[in-house]
Amino acid sequence: MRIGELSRETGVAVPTIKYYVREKLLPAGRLTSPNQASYDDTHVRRLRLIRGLMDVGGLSVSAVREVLAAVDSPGPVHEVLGAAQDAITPPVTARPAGMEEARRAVLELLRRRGWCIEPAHPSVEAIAVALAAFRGFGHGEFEEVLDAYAAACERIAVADLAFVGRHAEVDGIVESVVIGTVLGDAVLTAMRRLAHMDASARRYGEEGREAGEGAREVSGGPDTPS
Amino acid sequence: MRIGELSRETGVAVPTIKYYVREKLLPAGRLTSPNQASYDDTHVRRLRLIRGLMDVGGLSVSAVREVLAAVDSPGPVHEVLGAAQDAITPPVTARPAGMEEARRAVLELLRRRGWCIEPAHPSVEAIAVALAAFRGFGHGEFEEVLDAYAAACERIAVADLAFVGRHAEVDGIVESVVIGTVLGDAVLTAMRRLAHMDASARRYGEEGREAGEGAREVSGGPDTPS
DNA sequence: AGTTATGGATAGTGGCGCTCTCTGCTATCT
DNA sequence: AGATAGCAGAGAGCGCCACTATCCATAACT
Repeated sequence: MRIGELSRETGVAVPTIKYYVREKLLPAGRLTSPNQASYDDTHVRRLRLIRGLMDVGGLSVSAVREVLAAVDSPGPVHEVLGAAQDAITPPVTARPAGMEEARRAVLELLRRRGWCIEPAHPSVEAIAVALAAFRGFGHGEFEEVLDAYAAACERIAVADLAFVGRHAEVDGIVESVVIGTVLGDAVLTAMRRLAHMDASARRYGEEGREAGEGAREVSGGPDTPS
Repeated sequence: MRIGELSRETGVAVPTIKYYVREKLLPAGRLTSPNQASYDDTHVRRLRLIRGLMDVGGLSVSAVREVLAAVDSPGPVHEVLGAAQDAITPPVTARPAGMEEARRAVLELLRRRGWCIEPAHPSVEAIAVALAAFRGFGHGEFEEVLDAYAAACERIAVADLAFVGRHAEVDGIVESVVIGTVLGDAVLTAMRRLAHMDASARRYGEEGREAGEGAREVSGGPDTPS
């Protein structure tokens, strides 16, 4: 297919496709003549992946470039995944006070839960930054809920891994995990919002009506564990 | 205190503070003379909140402005929280195919779990967009893990609510929830990364070393039938 | 007295994600 | 054969954003 068709197929404007090719997000088409190139469905897939990462995951062009480089690189699956995650995760810029203590709390959590993580992992730092920032508000210690978050993440990770194991062909595993990570982030944060709204509606939304039924259904609700 | 001290206290450059005042993120100091103003710890708090939202939460200046407007506005707690969440949540731009079906799946999930959410909530749309985008990759249906995510979010919401209930004074509830939402997002996504890395290390990381203790604690090794 | 800090304002910076334009060509329709 | 449309490649430009730099007159400290 030619570039116009690729554009129609994916909803991405032609100049934008050219831009992505220039920026090394998308491989160039196969030249059939000095000014004709043909594209196939690998380009369609790649383009959809790019737009998914950018639009849903909010990644920048350069972050997408890194992710794709990791996806395409050969190597041990575990290391490729690590590289992809590093590319997905935006670098931490904030430098709040009290980082050492926060970092210690995170490492302690990892030890407590038996997670096998290298201590210098960027996400460890990210959590520590958030913890340290939180402390600057005097709204209590976030550490109190860390275990709940960790337990939730364990269940999520199990579901994610089972899902990937169910569906990914071997050569598509990394791409599958990347998509799942980025889109899963979006789903997870949005769903947390909904859970908050539901809880808030039950807790604070009764100001006109009587506070009654359902007010404590939250903690006992219809659990359907994986 | 004067602006220089405020700057030193918070680590925000003086011109940046002025910029925030111009942009209505921060109230101006109380003028003690035509070119002298004094700031107090409400400014320190507010400034830290701004930087937390921007640096850790990745919010834009205009989003922060909206959040702060919601935080400051009087009204029923539940509505204020809704406004704050709308401000926190970046608008969805992508328009993938298959939205109707995805939206139906989300609403079905809400019904199934008994969540009390208005169907037009932005986060519902956000989840639907992610679902629809996911389908464009042929990596299986994300709906399979939605329930696991929802169950995890219920637990998280319970922990969050309990935390807020434990610590927030009445007039600071909204601020507390906003901080918890934004920083909690950061913590949650980072922790999900760690859980993934842990699971991936157990599942794929044994390629050079012998598969030893812990290697089959996650899902039982390379079976995972489709 | 002199250095430094301040409020207020305007203009400028660098990065980002496109988008537009241009040139020279080719493919296809009539 | 001529007209029309599309394409490749490359560069310039645009609009937004979060700051940042500079300027000025005044006030504060030492």
